[in-house]
Amino acid sequence: MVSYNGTSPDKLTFVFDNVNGPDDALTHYRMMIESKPLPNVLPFNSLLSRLVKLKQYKAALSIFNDMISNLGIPVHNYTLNIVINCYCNSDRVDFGFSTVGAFFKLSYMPNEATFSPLLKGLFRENRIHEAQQLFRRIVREELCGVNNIIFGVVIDGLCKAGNTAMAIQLLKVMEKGKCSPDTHQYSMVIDGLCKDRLVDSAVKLFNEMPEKGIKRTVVTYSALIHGLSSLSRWKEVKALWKEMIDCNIYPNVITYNILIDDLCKEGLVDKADDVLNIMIQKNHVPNVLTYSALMDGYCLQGRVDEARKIFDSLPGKGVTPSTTSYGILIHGYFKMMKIDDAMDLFREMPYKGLEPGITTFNAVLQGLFRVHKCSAALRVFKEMQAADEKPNFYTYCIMLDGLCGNELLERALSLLDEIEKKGLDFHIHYYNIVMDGLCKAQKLETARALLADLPSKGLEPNVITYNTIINGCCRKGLLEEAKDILLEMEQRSCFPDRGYLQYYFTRNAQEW
DNA sequence: TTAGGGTTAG
Repeated sequence: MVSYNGTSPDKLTFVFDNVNGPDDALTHYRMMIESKPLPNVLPFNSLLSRLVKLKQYKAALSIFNDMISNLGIPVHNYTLNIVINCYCNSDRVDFGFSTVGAFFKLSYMPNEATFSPLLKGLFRENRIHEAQQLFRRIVREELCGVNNIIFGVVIDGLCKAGNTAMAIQLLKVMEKGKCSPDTHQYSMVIDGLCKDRLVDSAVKLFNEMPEKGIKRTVVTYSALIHGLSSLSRWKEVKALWKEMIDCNIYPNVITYNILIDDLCKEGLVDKADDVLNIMIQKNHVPNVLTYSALMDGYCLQGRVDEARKIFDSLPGKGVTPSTTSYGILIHGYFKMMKIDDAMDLFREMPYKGLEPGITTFNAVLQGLFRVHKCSAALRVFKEMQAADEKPNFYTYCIMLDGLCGNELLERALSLLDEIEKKGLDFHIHYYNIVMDGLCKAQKLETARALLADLPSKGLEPNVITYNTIINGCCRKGLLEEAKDILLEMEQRSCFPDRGYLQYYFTRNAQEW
């Protein structure tokens, strides 16, 4: 069972490296609680830590619950920190916060290792404001020290939430204080800035690194290269690539994948293929992401047969196609109206142990509606829900658009009703799609009624809503009404919101 | 014995 690290059992330094899963852990736990005298807290903590390392948070929590229900089994502050970490990693931050109370009951004080998982968990659950508030409280009320790890968690969370400005401020706070930022934190912020398309600010920060004695690594370079190449700033990419190698920092598989992917997205798939060959010459092993990027590049060019060739060659290369590889090819086939090929692949996925995922379902639904196979699309929509795959914003847009575009307006209206009843993710754009469908079908009355109903649903018409109705009126020759709506729209100075722009961008990017 | 760490896909 438990192996001692060393020869002296009284040191009680247990090693659980051989524990490979929850069952193993439970066996060890049972033996520990049956042994007399009961071991001290260390092996219990080690066992729970091992489960955390294996990402078996549920198993760790169920052992912990057993520990507290059995009198005599020791629980210390380290144990509680492990438990909080488990909750936070299973999207149950609130249970994590409840556990903090146990510290005081047991006369312990929470420390940095208590608060950093809580902060990380709040960011993970997208509770950005609460995370920021907690961080401020930690600093102001000195709930614990603020070390490099806490700063790192907050900077990472802020960057991922798109608040790079505040992340940069924190870097500055760190520079003035005791714990200086390191290469990880700089790389996080550079990556965050690039993702926000603020590449010039990223370059500025990147240039500051050597002056401050902070090393750049392949990760720093990769993040910046991605930022530049996604904006087609190829000259700078080339210069940066050369500079990186001159500094004896060598691109890894991820760096090559980034370059290949961005070249493909630019339509330069043959150049991307050259990069693949260079990568292989340099003894880097391309992986499923490399090949998926290339497949996508070929599909974007309408060269779906070449994408298929790559897909078919994967097993021979020891690479297993992923859900995404399938999704790319399915989408490519639909785009070229090769419906049977697309559906064959879609049906093959479960046999390969792959679940389609929401994006693939969306591609299939979109493709089927496009070729007017509405009953097949409705069947897939049902299958999707049966597979417990929750429709997202795009799914509903595709469904509503597909139903309206195929003269199934009644069905679109009842789906709108269903979405509304679910109460989640309710968006003005769903109405815009249906109103557009109604206007095109000369059912202006029903469209007007939907428009009039919007305030009661807590929705505000946006510029698209107005444009749709104006178009509908013009189509019917009701120019005066169109003019009135235009005036109302101008008075309210409404603009497209971010959600719509995102949708619109995706729709056009996919040549919907 | 507890907390983190960064770069790639549809």
